[in-house]
Amino acid sequence: MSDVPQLPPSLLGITAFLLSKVGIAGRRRMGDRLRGHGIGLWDMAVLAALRDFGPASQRELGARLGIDPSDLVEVMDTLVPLGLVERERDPEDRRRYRVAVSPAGRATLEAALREAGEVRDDLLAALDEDERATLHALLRKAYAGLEPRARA
Amino acid sequence: MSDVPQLPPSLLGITAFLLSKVGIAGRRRMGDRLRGHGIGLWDMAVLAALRDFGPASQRELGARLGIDPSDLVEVMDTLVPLGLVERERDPEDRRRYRVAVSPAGRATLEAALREAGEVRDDLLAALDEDERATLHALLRKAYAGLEPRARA
DNA sequence: CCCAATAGTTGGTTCTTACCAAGGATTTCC
DNA sequence: GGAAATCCTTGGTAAGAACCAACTATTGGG
Repeated sequence: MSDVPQLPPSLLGITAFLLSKVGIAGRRRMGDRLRGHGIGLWDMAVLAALRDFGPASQRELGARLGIDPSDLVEVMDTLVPLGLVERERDPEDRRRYRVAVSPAGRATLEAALREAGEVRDDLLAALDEDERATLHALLRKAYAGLEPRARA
Repeated sequence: MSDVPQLPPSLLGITAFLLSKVGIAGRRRMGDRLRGHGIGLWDMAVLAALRDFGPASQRELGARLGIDPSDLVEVMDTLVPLGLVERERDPEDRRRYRVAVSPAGRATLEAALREAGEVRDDLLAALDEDERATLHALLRKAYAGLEPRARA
């Protein structure tokens, strides 16, 4: 029957354990869905950053999202050929690129955000609307308090 | 100043994103603390399973916790030399081991659970007692609804 | 003009997690 | 008693993320 894990109550009493478990499940599902759009999680993050904050250099993107500049290269190698971003040399400083979301990129981001909504509904199937909202608010609050020293 | 990431609002609106971020931070902190006790996350899980459910074979442990039997080997290679578990051949079936927590193992588990409490306090520093309890209850509910198909 | 700093790229390492295949020892089934 | 199954172990593989050093090109300061 149950080749489903029967986890020890001791562990289920640990908030960090539950957070990690549910978080990993969510991340995995999100990654699976984005794969259907030909992009990854980082690609989505970059599209979101460009839409929310406007065009930026790769350096700015990296600093903003906490990605190493060298790792951003492969993100661009995904987004540019797909036409999801437009990348051109900054005329004022030809060392940098000026990266901007394209209309296609916006559409893909919209689709990705819809996927995220479905992942949430799936992940939190056991919770009703109010509970989901409460959970989100609490996570947001906790994360906000965490961020300043997040990388310690 | 801020080399701290300034994340796009679009992403902060995604519950799965927050779950993943906070979950990873918690997992990382927990791992760091356990390292001080000479064990890892899986080792703690095994100690918890043995204490909560009693002695078991490695196969049972693996099925229970969702670890591949081959990966359990190195867990035992950690726990046995530290004297945290007692492992002896099952007299009734000498293929299997009979693994049990030792008194030292119980003590280490207690310490690990205390660390988990401190990690929670750290991770959820922005939340008050009630909010932490609510968050935990919601996560537990969500995870319970998730588990049946968790590995799909 | 030369030197230092910056933007991006290349190529590599390390770590973690999760698998899978095969083999030795032991038991169970027929 | 022999074949098949079970338990553990060994020794891989593969994917993912994070990180770092060194290189090219471009820019700006002195």
